Amino acid sequence: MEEINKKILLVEDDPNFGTVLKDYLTMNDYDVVHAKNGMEGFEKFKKDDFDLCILDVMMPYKDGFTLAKEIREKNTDVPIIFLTAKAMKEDVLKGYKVGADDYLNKPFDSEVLLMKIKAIIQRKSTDSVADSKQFEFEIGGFHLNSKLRFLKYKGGDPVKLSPKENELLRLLALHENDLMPRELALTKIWRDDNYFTSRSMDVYIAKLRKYLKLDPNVEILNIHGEGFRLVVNQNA
Amino acid sequence: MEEINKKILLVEDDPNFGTVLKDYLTMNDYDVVHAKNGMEGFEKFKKDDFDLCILDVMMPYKDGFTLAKEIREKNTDVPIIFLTAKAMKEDVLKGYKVGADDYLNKPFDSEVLLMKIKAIIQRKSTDSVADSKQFEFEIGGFHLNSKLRFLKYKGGDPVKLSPKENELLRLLALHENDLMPRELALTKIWRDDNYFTSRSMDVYIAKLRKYLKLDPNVEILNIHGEGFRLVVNQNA
DNA sequence: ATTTGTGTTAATGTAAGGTTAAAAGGTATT
DNA sequence: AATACCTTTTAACCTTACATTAACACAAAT
Repeated sequence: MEEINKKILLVEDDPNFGTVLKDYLTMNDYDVVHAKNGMEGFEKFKKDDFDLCILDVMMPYKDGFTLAKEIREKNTDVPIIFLTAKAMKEDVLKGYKVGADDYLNKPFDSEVLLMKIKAIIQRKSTDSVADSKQFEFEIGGFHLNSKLRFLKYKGGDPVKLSPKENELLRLLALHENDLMPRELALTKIWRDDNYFTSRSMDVYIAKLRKYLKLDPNVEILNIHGEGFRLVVNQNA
Repeated sequence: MEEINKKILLVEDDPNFGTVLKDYLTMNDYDVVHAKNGMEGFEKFKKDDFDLCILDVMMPYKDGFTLAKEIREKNTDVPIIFLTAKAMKEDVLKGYKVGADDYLNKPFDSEVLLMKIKAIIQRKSTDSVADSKQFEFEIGGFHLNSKLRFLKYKGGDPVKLSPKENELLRLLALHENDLMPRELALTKIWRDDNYFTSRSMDVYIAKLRKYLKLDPNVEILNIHGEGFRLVVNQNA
């Protein structure tokens, strides 16, 4: 089971320092996107969802505060940490006004930064994100709860699904009665497309078929060389 | 509509500094309770509900960290700010481990403190809306009082819960019938997520299961790699 | 007919979770 | 300061859950 790392946007113009910091954070299991200036930072921010932004204050063209304001317009919740060389009071105040979550003066201790990151992300993680993802499906007589990973047939006992079984069935359900290309599942679930992952997928198809046998109107068909089709027979 | 001021617990042993700070905060529309040492601080904390605690680290008899730990046992959510003269790295790290929300080195600028207070209180009031104040639960035939830390089954004798047992069961109850992610409990209750805290959590799950055995309709299920589910069987 | 793709079952290795006991830490009591 | 008590962590050991790989059979395509 793969864990999803927290995503950090790091905007820092000093290439040396930026790279070192990025590597350090990456080593500590964060997914870091590094932008070299404010402009680039905002572009990257719009393109992805981040759990935290770390902004250098002094940057050419667009300073950290301005960037923070733009970010705040798009998203009122992302935590923001400012990095700065000067410890000027006005700057600190300005930072908090923009909605900073923390403030660090360079040079700072990297372990301290790490603790702050942890503390801040932890604080935020309360909400547990009501993802707009689709987690529940009716498949013939079955009910699939993809969040809790179980499959229930009519009034029967729910069967637990393994992560891979669950993801695969979910993908099939999303394409109900339609083609679910092999390649889609391989890239989405296995994140790799080769002989072995492909064979592995076949094994999971077999497992799913076993579960779905309970309802004679539900079946997984193969389309040779293309993929699979989750078919639900509508009639009697 | 009358506005209610935010309540701050200030624990600071230096009488001059403490008084000045208290007055300054009061001028800025906070209700401040000033305790002169850790002992007194804890007493006052128990007697009231605070929106924020500001603790001096170096105090006779009971230092700020120790006090913070005690406060955390009673309440996992109150924001805590540490004040300290020394900027020693270990201290800062220790502070974050106890669940500090911020850290200020003396001498600090009072306006900066004010901004931090604002930022922190605002943060708290936005995220922990629903789950912060809920302390009593009906779980099948059980009644959990999370404030007084006991669990009662029907007419039986209440069982005392330890702080960790209590917090864990409360988290599960808040997510009744739904997934309570492992990670959530580890970061919220243990404030750390590693092999040992994870093992420790399993031990507590076992303890809770033992308590809950009294009601056959209540159980804690595991979702491999995801977390736990407190399930209450509704039917007969 | 031969290659390539699919179906299925079983074997293996690893990771996660369950259980219990002992150790460590802390508090209050004597 | 010695104790007894309670809570939490650490440790050891065991079981279960998963994913991959292997093996072999069969089907479809050319």
